Amino acid sequence: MSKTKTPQAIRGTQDIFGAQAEAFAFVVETFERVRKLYRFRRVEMPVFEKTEVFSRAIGETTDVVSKEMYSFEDRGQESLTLRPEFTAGIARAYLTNGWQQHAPLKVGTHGPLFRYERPQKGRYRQFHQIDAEIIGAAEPQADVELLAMADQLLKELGIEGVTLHLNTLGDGDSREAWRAALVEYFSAVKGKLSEDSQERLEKNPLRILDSKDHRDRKFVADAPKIDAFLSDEATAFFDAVTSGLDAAGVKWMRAESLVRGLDYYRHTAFEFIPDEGSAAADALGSQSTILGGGRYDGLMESLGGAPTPAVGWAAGIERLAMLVGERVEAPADVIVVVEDDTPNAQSHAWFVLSTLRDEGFVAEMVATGSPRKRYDKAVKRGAEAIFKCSSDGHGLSADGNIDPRLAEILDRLN
RNA sequence: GCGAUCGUAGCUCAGUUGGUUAGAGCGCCGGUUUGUGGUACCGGAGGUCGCGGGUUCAAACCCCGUCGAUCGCCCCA
Repeated sequence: MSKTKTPQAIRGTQDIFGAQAEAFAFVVETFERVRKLYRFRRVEMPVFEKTEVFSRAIGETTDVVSKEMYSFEDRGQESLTLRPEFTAGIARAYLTNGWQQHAPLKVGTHGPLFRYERPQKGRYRQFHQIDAEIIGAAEPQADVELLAMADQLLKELGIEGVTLHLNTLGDGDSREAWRAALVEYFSAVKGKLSEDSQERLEKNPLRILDSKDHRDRKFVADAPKIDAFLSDEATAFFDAVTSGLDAAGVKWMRAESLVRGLDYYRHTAFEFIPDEGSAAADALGSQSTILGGGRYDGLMESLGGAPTPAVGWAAGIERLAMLVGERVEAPADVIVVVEDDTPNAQSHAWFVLSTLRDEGFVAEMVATGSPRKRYDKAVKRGAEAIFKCSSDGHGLSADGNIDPRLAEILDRLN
């Protein structure tokens, strides 16, 4: 007999089961409920797109595009990519399907995303996000609506110790002026910065601001602030967002050094981050952002569309599930035990089961293994009631208070 | 891409300074006990000690490589 080797799962993928899978499902179900509460419409998106959808939308020089995409050529020699995020694909769909007619369009979706990264706590190569976008809305009210939804979602999930960190990157011009000032400021002290930040100075100077290296920290404190570069419009926009959040009862804090990694962000940028020392921070490790997003007014043009304002966010389902903790799988209402292997007992069990299930009760059968141990097996599964079937009859065994409607049905079957 | 730690039954782990047929608990399967019950006892299945090389008379244990996991950095959700 030749022994066949079992193939291993692909690095960074996970097989989620049991209590963890329940937590995952709870996150998705809660999102779906809240999505409808805010009247975001459901969209289903392809898992892969032409590579250019992402390279143009996200930016060639970003880490995501330059080294983290799962790209491949299909049989027609076309370069395709497994989606590393939702936003670019949704933007493409908005343009190619004429969804402009629905603007302002509120949509939500969830599913798997793929990024070739080194796996660690809260970070996987195939991971899952929930996502919400408002496309074709230039008003700050859209930002408020979107953030109120995110805030409510976290509350409904029962997640505590997480705060909305909010910043503005200003409009395109403000952002460029600020960026130039930062480059000038950090270039003057380049030699004293960390190696990483010296590199960031070339590629992504905004990122220096949230460097964890203490060598960078002391310079970050005195770095030029975005506020000094904001146009009047940009300032007014941000004020409208913050006062809207206050009115909606969404708690937030200003995070002047919060920036987003992807090129397309403008104006509002935000992340929900666990408070230091909280249980949530503990559970997440260093991958601490659970929900992040912002306004991406420039994105549609990069895909060849008309200028279209939009805001959105995405949240990692795995990370949310870690904060939700394990959720128990619901026990059965009734377990039907077949106490001997006679056709009589077996067929009565099927009758009882189908009756219960037709009535909407959760029911399961125990009919294998040693007959004498079947009852114990049923007891261990922790059902509300146990129903026994044997050749010499059948009967109910329940302790105390069971659902009256269930009791009535069981009585009838008894 | 860089660094650290780790990898023994389905699960959690033990395995003494390298020394004969690799162990426990839980779980699973079966039997006995009990007999209206999640008890106790007995037995069984299940491991080429992640994989591949090397050192040695001898390797789960030492060395190298590789794959994977975990935790950081980077990046991000």
